[in-house]
Amino acid sequence: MAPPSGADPAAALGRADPLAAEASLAGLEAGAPALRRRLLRWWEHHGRQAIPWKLRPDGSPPGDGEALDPYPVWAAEIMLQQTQLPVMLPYWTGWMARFPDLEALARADSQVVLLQWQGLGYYARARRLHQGARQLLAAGGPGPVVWPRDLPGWLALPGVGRSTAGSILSSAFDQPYAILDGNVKRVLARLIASPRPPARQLAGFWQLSERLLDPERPRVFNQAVMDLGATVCTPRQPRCGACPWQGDCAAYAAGDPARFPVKDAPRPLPFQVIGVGIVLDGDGRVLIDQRLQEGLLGGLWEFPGGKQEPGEPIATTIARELREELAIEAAVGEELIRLDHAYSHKRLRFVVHLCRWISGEPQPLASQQVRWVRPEDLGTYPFPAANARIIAALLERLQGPTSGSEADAGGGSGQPGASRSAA
DNA sequence: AATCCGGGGGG
DNA sequence: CCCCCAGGATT
Repeated sequence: MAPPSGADPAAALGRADPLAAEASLAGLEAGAPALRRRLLRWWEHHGRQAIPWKLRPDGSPPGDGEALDPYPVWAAEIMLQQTQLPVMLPYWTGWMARFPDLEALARADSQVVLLQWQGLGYYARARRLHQGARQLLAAGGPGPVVWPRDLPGWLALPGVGRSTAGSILSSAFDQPYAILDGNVKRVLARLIASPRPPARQLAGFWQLSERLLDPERPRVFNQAVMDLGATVCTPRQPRCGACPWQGDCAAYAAGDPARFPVKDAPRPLPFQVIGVGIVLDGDGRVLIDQRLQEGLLGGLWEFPGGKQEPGEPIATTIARELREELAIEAAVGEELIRLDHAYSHKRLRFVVHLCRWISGEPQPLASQQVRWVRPEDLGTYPFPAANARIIAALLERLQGPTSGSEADAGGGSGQPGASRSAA
């Protein structure tokens, strides 16, 4: 169908040819062995510092083929899903301190697990890791845990897909399994100047990653490709002058490597205003609710609220949501704080008002449970990141009102100072 | 194949 | 302000 493009590897992967990856690799000026040699030589000098879960307990690097403890690797790889290493590293450290081994994680309470994950996002990862730990322990019976050593064994665990399984198997056991994360997709897409988004050519990209993998040193090779993608073949301004594959790269030859990987046109993000009520009772306790287990921010706690209807005053929104979701009546008072928050698929503006409880025993009509808590105890509940800023503003308001602004109590709700307190 | 699921870093 | 990310599960 396509016109014969000879040795153009981009055209090769562009076709729906099952051997597209082979053709692409063959089309490269160098074969896989030469590419591996160049990459590993580069990595010897420019690879990133070794990371803790890829070292022996004494901190020295493992030899080729040497096995490592899979538990720290597993936890790290789950945290690394859609999350960059510098971001997750402190979470991993805290995680290992709190749950040092599989048994500790398996017997931990799910709220404690979520609390440890708080702020990292994609909270289903924490729930699945926790569930997987219990699954592994239950399957093993008495005696030490038997860790999976093949792809199906790891894929059987919740939250572990092909790329994560390959990363664990190569990292922990130095077994020859390929990976296909964002770094590898970008490096490969440029290497062959793929004309289509990687998501539309996943099979071809997997084949290419497998063909390229060094079967002799899979652990080092996978790490090297990721380091290349993270430090040289970066999304915006790739440093092609420092790349060991510059002479092999079709995107570089084409003159505009940053154009790859090609992506689909993004859709506009919806914008919503969320009215949030900080409901206080006569004893100074505040009302929170725990979100449903599934869906957005599942299992986390929050302050009650909901979407503002078109044309609806925000105070009406908050009173209505409190009535609909908690079956209570409350007087909506002054604004505490407002903050914008961007998720990957929508933008939200939280407008938070202090409220005074009037009547009605709170009911969990749209949540798992509701609870009156003392403000100083809010830190013991896992909240989404946006709510953590609300808590900070609330505590500041309750504790430190003596900053010479007595007049504020009268209702200076329009003051920008209130919203600045979050920044 | 398309959609959902957080949050932070960086140009 | 926009894009990107060490992806997986669900539909």
